[in-house]
Amino acid sequence: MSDLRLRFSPSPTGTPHVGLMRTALYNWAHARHHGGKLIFRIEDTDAARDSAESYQMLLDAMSWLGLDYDEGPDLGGPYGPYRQSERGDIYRDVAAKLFEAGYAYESYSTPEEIEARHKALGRDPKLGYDGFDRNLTAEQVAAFKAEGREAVLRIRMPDEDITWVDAVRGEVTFKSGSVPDYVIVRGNGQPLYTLTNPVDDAMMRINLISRGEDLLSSTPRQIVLFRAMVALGIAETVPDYAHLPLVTGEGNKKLSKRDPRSNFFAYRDAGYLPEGLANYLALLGWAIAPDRDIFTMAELISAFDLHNVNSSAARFDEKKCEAINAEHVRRLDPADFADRIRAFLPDGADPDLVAAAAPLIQTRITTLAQARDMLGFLFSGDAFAPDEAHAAKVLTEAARPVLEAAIGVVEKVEWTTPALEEALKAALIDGLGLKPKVAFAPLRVAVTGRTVSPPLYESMELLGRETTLERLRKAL
RNA sequence: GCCCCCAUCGUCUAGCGGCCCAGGACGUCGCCCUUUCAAGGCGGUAGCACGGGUUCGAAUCCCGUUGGGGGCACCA
Repeated sequence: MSDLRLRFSPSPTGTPHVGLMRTALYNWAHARHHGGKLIFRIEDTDAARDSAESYQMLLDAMSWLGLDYDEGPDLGGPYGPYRQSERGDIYRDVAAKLFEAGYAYESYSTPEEIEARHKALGRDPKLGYDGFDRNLTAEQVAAFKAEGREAVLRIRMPDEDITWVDAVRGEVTFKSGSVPDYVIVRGNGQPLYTLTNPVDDAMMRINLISRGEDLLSSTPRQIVLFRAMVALGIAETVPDYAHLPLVTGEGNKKLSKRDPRSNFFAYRDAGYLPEGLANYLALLGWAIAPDRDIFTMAELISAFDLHNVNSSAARFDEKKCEAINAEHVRRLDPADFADRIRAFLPDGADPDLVAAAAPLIQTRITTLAQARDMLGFLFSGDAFAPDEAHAAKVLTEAARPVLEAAIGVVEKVEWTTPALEEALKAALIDGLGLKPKVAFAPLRVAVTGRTVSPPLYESMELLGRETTLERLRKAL
């Protein structure tokens, strides 16, 4: 055990993103590797965007991926509550202390006024807050109040460089004066992420903050706030930081929420294995060994360390993701594999038939949902119809003699795979003088509905003589 | 515009001064296996952004250039 405490603190907006879940995975793996704790906290301070559905999806995503945590909104823990929407009093209290001690000050400038001042001085209007209200006199404050203005609370940034040693990037320094005084409490009194996030990290005794690189430039602000909280006795220390590489999509841009590939649940629904997806996600910025990239969750835990994570962005590659998943599908215990494909087959699918058919496709599919396409012909009954595109390709006029000959065989052959194989080859290859390729393609489509299917003779055997005959005749 | 980060095959990466005229994986191409599609096996392809240093020696260290990215809200 160690006293290491990491947190995963998403906002419940929209659908979980693969980049977000990669962060969760890394934090989980690092905590578990070192025997530390993982704290799950919900940052729902933006009532306009947060939703209960999204909150539930985050819980589901964690559970599906197999990421357990030690404290969280549904588990409780010594530093709860773990939803920021329930911690308003804490933020108000800390904000008041920061204000009283002079680490924060009231600011009455509107965004328009700030911009206007920059323009008047010939500066870039996008420069950010200019510190105008840092040292207002009592008279000025009274005048603003008389106008009915509400003040926001800003942190007073010190006039010095801010440096920290990032666990993945090494030493990072922001130059003095490059970070403007920032808002921590809205004019209406609502606390902002800029306050709630560090406050909770302090209260929950988080000592390693690991998050996406997109938050890198907010770190100097947080460090300043932490220093103030340490001075006020609210925080024990300034935590360590780790900024994880971004997951990118086309054009090396941050994989956007609009990109369909970013939807975490799309992978679950497509039949990715949690361990397969986790394996791929872990590879986005980390390697377990020079010559190996397939591993289990247990192996991930034993090998993972945030300090070995790369600092450069990683592109999400669907092909490789699928290939990694395929490898995990193949490594499944056959009985386990059969159990897992059930969810993707029709509800009434005969369990014995599923168990018998599963071994035929375990090396032929890369995601579990493909079991539906591969094995659909076994469960479709009278509704069976070959895939139109596939049928058009091989169920042509030329296939007629093949089907006729096959029917002749199927009608009376002993109903076993070896007998079927022997008899069909004799009739079609030797009898009709056809190339195997030409001979079996029409049968495959007629019986299984597709040009790519489980092995043909086994498929026929499982289907049964009667149904097989029916389908061959129908294809004619 | 300002601040910050990043830079090895198309992509993900190994490499943390000599083991590297750079290793693995995905992709891609070819071959083999096969009297069934698929799967499988084998092999090829392709990279240290550029320029200066430091060093006996640099993909590895330093500086610069270029390129890419992120952030600059009373969002998180």
